[in-house]
Amino acid sequence: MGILERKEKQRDEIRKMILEASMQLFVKEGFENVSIRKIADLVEYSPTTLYIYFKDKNEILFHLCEMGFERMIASNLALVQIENPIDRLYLLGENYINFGLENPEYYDLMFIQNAPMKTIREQNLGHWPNGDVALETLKHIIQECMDKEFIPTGDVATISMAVWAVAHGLVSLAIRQRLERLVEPDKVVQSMHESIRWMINTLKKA
Amino acid sequence: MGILERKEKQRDEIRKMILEASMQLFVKEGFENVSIRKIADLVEYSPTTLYIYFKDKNEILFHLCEMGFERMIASNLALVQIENPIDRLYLLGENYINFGLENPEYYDLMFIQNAPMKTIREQNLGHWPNGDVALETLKHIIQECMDKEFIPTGDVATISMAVWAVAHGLVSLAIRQRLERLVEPDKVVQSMHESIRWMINTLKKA
DNA sequence: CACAATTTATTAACACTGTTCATTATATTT
DNA sequence: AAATATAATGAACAGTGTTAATAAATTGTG
Repeated sequence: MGILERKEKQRDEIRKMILEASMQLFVKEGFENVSIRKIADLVEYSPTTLYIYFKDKNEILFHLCEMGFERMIASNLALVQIENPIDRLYLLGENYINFGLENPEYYDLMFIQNAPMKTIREQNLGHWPNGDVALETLKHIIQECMDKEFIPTGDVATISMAVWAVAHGLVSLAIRQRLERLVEPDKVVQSMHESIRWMINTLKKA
Repeated sequence: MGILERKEKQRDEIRKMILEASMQLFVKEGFENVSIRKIADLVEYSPTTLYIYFKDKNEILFHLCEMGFERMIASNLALVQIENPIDRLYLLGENYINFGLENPEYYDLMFIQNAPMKTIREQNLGHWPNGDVALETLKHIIQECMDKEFIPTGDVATISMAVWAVAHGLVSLAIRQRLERLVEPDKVVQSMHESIRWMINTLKKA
């Protein structure tokens, strides 16, 4: 079946080409300005051709979302070198905030938009490939903190949820220009980092 | 100037009519399905006529957003009867989560969408009428908690930010179907309430 | 009252959007 | 070489926000 294999490979390469064009548009013109027609222009295909390679726009956005998670996971590579799980948690928080502020378009897709979740449900993948990996990282660190008795024992998922909520709350309010209503614009980033540190600090003491 | 006054009143009534039709569509068909043409159909005007009463769609959404805040503020009326500011903070948190889960469309507009903020900037109102009121409520409670030494003294804005971040993080992740990835779907709401209570608890002890 | 000026409302159109269907071109298999 | 899949496309549908030009209604003035 050498031919079928080659065809499959070709198909994947075109899919990749489409996704890379989408990403290019996406980071340059922003999420809202990515349209099927613009992507098609860039890859020099007809708009309808894209529907041969992807079910709909949501599926394209879903893959962009996954690419965002790859970036985020890559930004956390340094974590493994940190022995102390509390220190690892601090860095994870810092990284999360920095990633969100530096890649607002990706962040939007990963944690705010509905589109990617729609694809997960419609194609009932059952899981969220890279998203679940990222969450696993958080849960693992929290678990280790408990095991080593650096934080009080409790339900890992619930504590992870609280920590994630603070980080996501800060980033999503920031990139939607809501935090400026509470803190002077030039102090927002600093306050965000203070908040997440404070959160982990109190978790440690509790 | 009796006539000008009456004209102004008439104008306001039509504006109100348009907004009420928008709200009707909005709560029934959801935020994404509100279009200028559908609103126009409902109020039996031509789509272009709406542009005489509002600058653009963002301005209409901005007013819907303000109406959302009115609902939220109304849901917090019971707060004034609570003496203890910590208990008031608990209830504020509960109410916030309940409001978000029960009015996801409004919540979206109030804290997630860009549109309303665009109007605030473009017409440089300088402030966020009802939004600022809601934030003031939170800051006031935090301040009172500090004054009565129920929580450690610190920058009111920063602490308020952290508390808001947890609440918003939970609600926004929930209505975007992200929390189900961490906690079993039927336990999500319960976990959210636990998280916010835990947050205020640790704030109290800290 | 009649005429001009202003406000209000509408029609038509522009430039987009995602998506589907019927048709054509290309490549593969018999 | 003919038949059959696969890939690609043009045209079209049904919608979006918004603007310019035009018509209708209302108000102000001689």
